[in-house]
Amino acid sequence: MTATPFPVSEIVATRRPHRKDAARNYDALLDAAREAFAEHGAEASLEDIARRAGVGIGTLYRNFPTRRDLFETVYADEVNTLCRAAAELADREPWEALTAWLDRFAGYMVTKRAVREALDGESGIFQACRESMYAAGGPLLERAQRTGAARADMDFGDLLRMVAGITATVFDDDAQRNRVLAIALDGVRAGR
Amino acid sequence: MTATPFPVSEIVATRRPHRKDAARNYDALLDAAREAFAEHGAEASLEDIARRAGVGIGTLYRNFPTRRDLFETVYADEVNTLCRAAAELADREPWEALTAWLDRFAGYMVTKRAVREALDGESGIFQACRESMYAAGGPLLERAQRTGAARADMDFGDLLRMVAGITATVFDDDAQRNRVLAIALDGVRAGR
DNA sequence: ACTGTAGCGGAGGTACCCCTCCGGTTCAAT
DNA sequence: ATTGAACCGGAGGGGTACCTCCGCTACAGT
Repeated sequence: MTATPFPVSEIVATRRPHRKDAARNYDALLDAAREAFAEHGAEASLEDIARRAGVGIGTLYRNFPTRRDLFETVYADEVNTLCRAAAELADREPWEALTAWLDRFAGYMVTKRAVREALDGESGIFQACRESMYAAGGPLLERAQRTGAARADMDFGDLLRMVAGITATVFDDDAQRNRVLAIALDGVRAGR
Repeated sequence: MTATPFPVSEIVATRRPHRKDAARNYDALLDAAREAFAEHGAEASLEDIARRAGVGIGTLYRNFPTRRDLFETVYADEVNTLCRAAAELADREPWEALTAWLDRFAGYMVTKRAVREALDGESGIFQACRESMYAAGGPLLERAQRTGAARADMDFGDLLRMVAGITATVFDDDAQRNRVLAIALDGVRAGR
């Protein structure tokens, strides 16, 4: 009833350094990377990221030997947050819980599509994140389907792609994005 | 009843050269650019494009002094094709005509999002293309709305963004993409 | 306070890309 | 066939990004 109804695992055992200065640099790098990827997409300059973090390029490479390492860490971080959010929504109305979570999902994904794009399908961590996310959010859809609030002829993957695709698009303003999202979600209720 | 029910304008007076060899190079460059943009996104290497076209880099720059020139020409080309398609669908059933056109739209746009992205909002030609596209496709939606096949509380812009967003996403396979698109389109019928 | 070591920054080699410029080539009009 | 204008390719200068390497710094454990 209370607490977390389904397990929320931390996906990556992040290699955060022990020493104080090192840990500070590590965090600064992650923040800078998040920002840079959101702004410039998957091929943001690593040197620029180091610059933003106020850190030498060597430090970046020591913490994340590969561009992919950086991607994975940033991405896994986001997914962890999302999984926690799903747990907190478990006691709301089925349809409301689902849409509220999708809202969060959209918020995190708008700026993160670059990261997902770069990792899609080719990474072990990505696979783990995916499973984690499905485990966390999937029940929200199933519950809505059981109560008849959502059509039964679709799965959680369909839903996520739909929302991800729509939210990743450039709209005139947030009102239009929400309008379009609402229309598409009407399709999710419509089937039955 | 016959021919084109609404005007289909050629948007850019393309500066295709007169001389035979020059014209051949021009075409090769456009093809290579289309391909490269689809593959590598907006910042594909111009030198690579010239290489693909089997042409010196100088020739590329003579024909398209600016990366934007190349973008605009490629993009305008696509839009022209799409406008012609709309004209040809005018005598089908309203809903069927609309979805058939959106199908074409999706096909052209999946690989072209890079071009749209790079041009979005900042280009005069883009504005013209947009208008052309709306003039060509908009009536298909309005017709469907008049007959009650589509909900009235949305406009053509909403619909295009929705379809563009969904089709630009990576799916497991085409079946999933079509399934998700169908669900969203159910939302377009649902409102009323 | 001392000290060994984990961690730091950034110079610099390599690679690629952008774009200009010009000697040579090819077309088409006579 | 001739010829001059239009067009060609690619060398090369300038810039930026990637990534390695190493002399120096500052932390943490005693």
